[in-house]
Amino acid sequence: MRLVIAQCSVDYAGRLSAHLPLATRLLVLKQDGSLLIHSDGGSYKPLNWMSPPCLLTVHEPEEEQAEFGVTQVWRVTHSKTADMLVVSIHEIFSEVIHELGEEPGLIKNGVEADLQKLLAEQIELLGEGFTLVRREHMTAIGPVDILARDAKGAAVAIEIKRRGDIDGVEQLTRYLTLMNRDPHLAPVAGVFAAQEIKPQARTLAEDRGITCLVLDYEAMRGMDDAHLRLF
Amino acid sequence: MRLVIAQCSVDYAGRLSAHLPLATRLLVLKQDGSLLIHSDGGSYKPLNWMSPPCLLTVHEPEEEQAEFGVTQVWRVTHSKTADMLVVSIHEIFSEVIHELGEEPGLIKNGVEADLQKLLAEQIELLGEGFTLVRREHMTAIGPVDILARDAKGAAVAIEIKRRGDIDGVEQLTRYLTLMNRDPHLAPVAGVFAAQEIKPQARTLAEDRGITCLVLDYEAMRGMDDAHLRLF
DNA sequence: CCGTACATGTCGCTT
DNA sequence: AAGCGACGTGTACGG
Repeated sequence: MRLVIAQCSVDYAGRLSAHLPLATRLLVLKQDGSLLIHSDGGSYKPLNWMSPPCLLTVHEPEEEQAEFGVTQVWRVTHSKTADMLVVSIHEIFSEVIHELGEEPGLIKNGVEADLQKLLAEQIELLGEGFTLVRREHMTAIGPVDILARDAKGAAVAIEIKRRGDIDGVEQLTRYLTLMNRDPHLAPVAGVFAAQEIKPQARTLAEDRGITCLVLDYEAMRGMDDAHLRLF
Repeated sequence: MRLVIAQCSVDYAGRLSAHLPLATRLLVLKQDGSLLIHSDGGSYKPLNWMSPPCLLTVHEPEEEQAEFGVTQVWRVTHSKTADMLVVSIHEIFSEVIHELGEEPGLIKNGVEADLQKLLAEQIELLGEGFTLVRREHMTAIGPVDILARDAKGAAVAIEIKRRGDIDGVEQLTRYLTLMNRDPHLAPVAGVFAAQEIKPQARTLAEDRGITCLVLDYEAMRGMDDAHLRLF
């Protein structure tokens, strides 16, 4: 990894065109040739960047550029698309090169996949006598997160989100419409389950006869641990 | 801006929980207290981060941590949410501090807005005898991109996207439902126009009787140039 | 390799 | 604050 703090201007041409006027910025050049250009603020998104696979080449400035103070030009081109990033460097203030070595990678807990796994294991959270049919039940338009049956054996489709937004209700509605055309399944009830359900989403869901269920991830994980301890 | 290359492990607790095992990484500490943790690969998204507004405090390691080689602990807490990032630093290999100064900001030139303008000008792309009523036709829930009439004078609502996703079909469907309640407009046909239409979106659109139209931006722009050359 | 859904999405805008 | 749409979305997963 190579870290350069430099006064530079930047031009990008690709899916859109963009320009960064002359200023001092951080350039991060990674092992794979990718480049990030960060300012000293904002969030984690760089001002400009090039994603791998890409190639960096360093050039002498043209005469006209040199007159304006450009000392070197970095040209980063994407290997597949025609995207290109041109960094015109005026002055370099600092430069550090360091080998970072292997990155073991991030371990995550509490994403949608975890919620789905836990709810499938604890399907009784939906109500007395509920049974799991399967996770990721395929329909023509995509997989329903969980297909279950209630105490009377009627089909129930469950959509799980970390944050229950209106989009999720629309998604579940599409599945329900399709599944209710299938005489083997119909009638299919819907359950919208999330750690947090937005008021508007709840209103829409209930208007469509969809049950809302707020999931407590910590409690479910605690239950999971308790399960494990029994075995 | 402070750049630190260090051997560290990281824990995040917030909207989810995540852990980074011990390895060498780049820590970028910005003026506003925000922190990015980058590996020497991947793309512009950091392995872990904390967005502003947030606060960094540096602590001595607890005895047990010190035994495992931790020399200092960075604790970054978000000022509004309860999100927290803990960086356990073992060894610092490099450290650079530099004032970057003002960032003038990115200047973008998008191509997306052009599509609507071009299609309005070339409304005949929809079919023989089509006429433009207006762009940005207001409805109770927002503006429809283009309202037109077909050769027989029937209303046609057009939704334009660069990438035709399922969300766009939902959006157009909402407009159509509303507009078809208006006796002055009904019946209103729907056209979903985009540079690229995803198969799933096409399936849904056609299931709802919405016509799909793939737009060739280059060709339309060429046509526009031809138009201009005539005047 | 393509298509789909998720994301600590982020960002900018309007209500 | 919440809703909504766009993003050079990126990214992982499954066909």
